[in-house]
Amino acid sequence: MTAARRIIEGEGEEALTMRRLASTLGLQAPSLYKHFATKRALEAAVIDQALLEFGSRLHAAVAAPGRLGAVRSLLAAYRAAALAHPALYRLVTVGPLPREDLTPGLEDWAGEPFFSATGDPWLAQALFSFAHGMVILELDDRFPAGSDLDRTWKAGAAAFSR
Amino acid sequence: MTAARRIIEGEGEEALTMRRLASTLGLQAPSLYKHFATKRALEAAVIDQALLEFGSRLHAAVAAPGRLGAVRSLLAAYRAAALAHPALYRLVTVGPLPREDLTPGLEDWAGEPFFSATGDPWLAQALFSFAHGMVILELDDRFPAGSDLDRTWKAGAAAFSR
DNA sequence: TACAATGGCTAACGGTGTTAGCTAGCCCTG
DNA sequence: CAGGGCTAGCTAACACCGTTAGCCATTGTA
Repeated sequence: MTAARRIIEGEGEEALTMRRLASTLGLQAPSLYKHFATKRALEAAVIDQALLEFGSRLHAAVAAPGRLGAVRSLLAAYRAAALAHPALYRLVTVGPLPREDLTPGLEDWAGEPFFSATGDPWLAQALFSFAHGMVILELDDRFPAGSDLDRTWKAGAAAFSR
Repeated sequence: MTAARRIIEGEGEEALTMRRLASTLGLQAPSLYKHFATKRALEAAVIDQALLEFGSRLHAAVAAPGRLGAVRSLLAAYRAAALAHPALYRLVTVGPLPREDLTPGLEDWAGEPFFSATGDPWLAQALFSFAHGMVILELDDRFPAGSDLDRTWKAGAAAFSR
């Protein structure tokens, strides 16, 4: 639901409330249950769409890596996409995935670029962990004040590039 | 508060409820507010203690790295500590830190082992991001079923040890 | 024209963190 | 020893949360 997404992106994940969403749609909260069995299912619809969009950007980054190399291009795209939609990124990546409500195969497809960039399944997962760790720690303000995160990304990219 | 910690470790973070905690202590929920200004402050007390314990294990790992080298020893200790107390690890590391309710300097101290192990502030942050990413993604069951995470950890360690 | 499905509604339930206001007991002081 | 304040408990209540039950108007179809 596009209205749900707008609330999440504009005011954060916890601002999405059945009553809040209903009121922006001009109805009452229980009416939403005629369209989604549960709040989690509603979120799953948003996650599904976001996963497609994030995945597209990653695929594009490894398909046309430019002079940076696939790993650096992928990391740059990953960071940019996440920081452009922080609340959406959190919704998609933190906590358990509602897999039964998602398009089959979409999750794997979105992760493929890490395999393409590294050519090795274990290195791919390690690289993904690094990227997610960097993003989520930045979004949660866990790095010391004044950290040079550009340089930290570079250090990580260098470690994974050889 | 040790009772709060026991609830979190035993039944997960969301099981910690003011009423639930109060009832295990034989009181009513509002009485808890005579001791903690808010639920977040209560959690901060648990986080403070957990940060001390997790930090101790990391310091020990880099102080006596054995034949593995500091980076591998640190990563092994990090993963073991987190998986031994998953709910506590989540409480400490996901979402914003209630810094004003924490022992000053404790957060920095707990992160020091990453600097000791790498000798470089940017590589230290990158290594921390990798470790946290690995742990939180494993706890949230985000890796494909049947992943060989031992091997993924090794791949990451190799990238950062060079 | 009758019927069933769709999609809205109100009322309500049990849960959450939190506040207000009261009170019983304790300690310190006059 | 009397009195006053502080501590730490209590009950009642508030606003909010996801969710369910049950009702009803509209719509599309047989």
